[in-house]
Amino acid sequence: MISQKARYALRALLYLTARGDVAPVQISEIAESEKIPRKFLEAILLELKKTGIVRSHRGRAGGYSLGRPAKDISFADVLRVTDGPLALSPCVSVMAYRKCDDCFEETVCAIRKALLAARDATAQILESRNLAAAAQQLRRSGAL
Amino acid sequence: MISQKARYALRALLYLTARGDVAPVQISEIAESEKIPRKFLEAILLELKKTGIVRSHRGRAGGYSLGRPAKDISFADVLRVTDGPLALSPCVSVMAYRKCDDCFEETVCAIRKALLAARDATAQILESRNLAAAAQQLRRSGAL
DNA sequence: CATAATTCCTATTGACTTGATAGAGATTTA
DNA sequence: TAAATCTCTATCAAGTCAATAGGAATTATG
Repeated sequence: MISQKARYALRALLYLTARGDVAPVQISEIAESEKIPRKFLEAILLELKKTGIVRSHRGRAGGYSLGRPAKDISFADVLRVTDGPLALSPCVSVMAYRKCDDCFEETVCAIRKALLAARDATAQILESRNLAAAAQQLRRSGAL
Repeated sequence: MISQKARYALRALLYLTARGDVAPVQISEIAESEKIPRKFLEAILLELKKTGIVRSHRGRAGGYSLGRPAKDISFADVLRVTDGPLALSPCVSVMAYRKCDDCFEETVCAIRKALLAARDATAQILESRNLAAAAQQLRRSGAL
């Protein structure tokens, strides 16, 4: 399951995407519109900023905007920031590989083989879904 | 990421599969062979039993055996017991559906659409991998 | 029938994670 | 200079995870 943080992050980013790229949007606006606890959202956006997914402008009339075109921000990108690797095991993570603590021989591990296939399938989907496409969908459904 | 519990469960089940179906195998034997904390394994096997994945025989010369043919026990079956639903969100879980707490309209939710596709991809893989095939792989690699 | 070997059950523990909040600091614009 | 905003660090309660403990119930066997 994805975390609450991930949900908030995705909703906030979809909000930014829908708003378009005119001017930075303030945390409070996003928080109120999307019903996200303000201080929590603050922390989330800060993390997203560190990885370049959003950009910030400080001071009066400051706020957040997307760090790159919405079509270049995938669901995988976001989930990796909020929830860590997509993989079901460190030993099959592409972005954050690590040997399993008690693994005797990785190349033969039958569990690993299954988890690797699962990771590839999930990554393939989540990397292909981006904010632009998601916002487009919403627009078509009349939800925006 | 899957839990340690899931790893132990899969390893224990693979051990049972490899041992064949001659007689019930005792917890202590599995624990020692697979280096799994005994008491923890006890609890895990008990859970697996409740769902029929393993069967137990109590008393002297008791122990555990697979609850059905190894080819009919998928990785998905096991992970659902130890780690809960495969889905990344309750609203896309097939085995344990539940509405998201703050969901306004499920049919339009862009997040849901992506998570649903991800679930289907993962489930397709994990339901297709079973203990018999995994044990077979190990045998071919000379690990058994 | 008594005993030893085993699974079954409930409770507890410490470490860590999650979701959320508080408050002061730094920066920018008007 | 003041107001509005992001930035940072610290803290908290509740929950989850991994592991352990101890005894109750069950069964094969001498």
